[in-house]
Amino acid sequence: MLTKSERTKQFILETAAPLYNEKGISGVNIDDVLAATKLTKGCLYGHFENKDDLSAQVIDQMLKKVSEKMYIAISKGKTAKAKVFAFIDFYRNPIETYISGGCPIFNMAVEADDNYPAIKEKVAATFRAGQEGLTNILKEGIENGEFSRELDPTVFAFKMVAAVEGGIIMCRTMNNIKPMQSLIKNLKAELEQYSK
Amino acid sequence: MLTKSERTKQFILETAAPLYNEKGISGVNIDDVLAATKLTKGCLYGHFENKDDLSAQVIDQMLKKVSEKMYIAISKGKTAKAKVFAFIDFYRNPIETYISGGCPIFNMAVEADDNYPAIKEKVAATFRAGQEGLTNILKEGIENGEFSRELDPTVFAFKMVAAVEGGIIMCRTMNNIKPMQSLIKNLKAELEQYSK
DNA sequence: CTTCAAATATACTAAATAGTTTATTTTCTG
DNA sequence: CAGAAAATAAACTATTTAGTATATTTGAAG
Repeated sequence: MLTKSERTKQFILETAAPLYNEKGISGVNIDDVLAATKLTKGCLYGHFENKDDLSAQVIDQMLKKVSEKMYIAISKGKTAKAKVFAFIDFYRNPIETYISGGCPIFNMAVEADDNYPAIKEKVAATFRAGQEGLTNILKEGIENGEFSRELDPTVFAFKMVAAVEGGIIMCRTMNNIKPMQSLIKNLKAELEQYSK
Repeated sequence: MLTKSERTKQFILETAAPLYNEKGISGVNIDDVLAATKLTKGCLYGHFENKDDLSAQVIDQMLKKVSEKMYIAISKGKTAKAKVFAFIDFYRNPIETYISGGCPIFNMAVEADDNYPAIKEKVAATFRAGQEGLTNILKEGIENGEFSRELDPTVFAFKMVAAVEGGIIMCRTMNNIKPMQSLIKNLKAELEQYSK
């Protein structure tokens, strides 16, 4: 069982995560976090050295959690195709995301890019792991005969993630989830072309 | 000819644009802009009411410029296919972007999303205009027999933009432009499938 | 049921950033 | 070249935000 201290720290990390996802690293301030958690400064600074420490840990955990959640969703698929479809469906509603504010991986990617090299590297690692995972599923699908050898696993994996993530941002901005639904259908149809 | 005042204002807008594109709205501060322009506070505040005013005008102009630039690139294509290819090629190098920091439309989209409704609306309008433009090019291509009627212009236009923009962010984060080159080839090949 | 870690309340200091003021200098432009 | 507009210099004020200090209270866990 977690100690009270550990539980409070977890609570802070989880409560701050959507703030970071919505407002971005440089948009969040300590008072936002205090207001959201209803804790006091003394308590917060008891758990984190400073704002940078808090930011780093929030983002670390946020990236870990979304990866896990996606991994679980994908793992539920029995076939390679089902797994890939599960990925495509993960953000089927890009506005009501499981963590408010859209996909934390992409949100952090955009902000970290030119400003936070350490975080950028973590996001890059998350991307690489995701790409590798999806590529391997596609490769397995080819090996076990689900997909034709015409399918380029690396390229298709990249295309899917790029399109889905780009689609999320566009749909959120235009406040309309319909394009995402069409995109999902289209990506699934594209994969079906390679199904035997 | 522009007056000195107008020229200075333009200079500020243009010099500040890459800062906003790299650091984001909440990441830019007045001193950054003063350092980049080598102007003084008195001068800056002579041209803009306050930081919000500056931000709004910088972003406005930045969105206008990237749209124009893209429009010009696309317009150089003689056929519908050439125009679409010109769009796909626009960010062929996602790291060395014409304005440093990646695509300003997407960068602003991510930050404005949950924080700056007025800017979000402008980005949404930019997206809509882009989507409409690309969709119309695809429709014309179908009408003039370049593309088959199997092609869904709305869906393919959205997919292209989503994939290219998503790809930019992923490549920038992973510091590798190769996936973008493969994505470009793949998107072109996908369109070729519908070419007659 | 007591003790000690954890959290609160409150009042600070420090630093960063936004914005103002005004006298002076520069430099367009008519 | 004279007058007006634009920009500078420098010293301000105001505000926001980060972070500290400490005495007090709360409540979890042995």
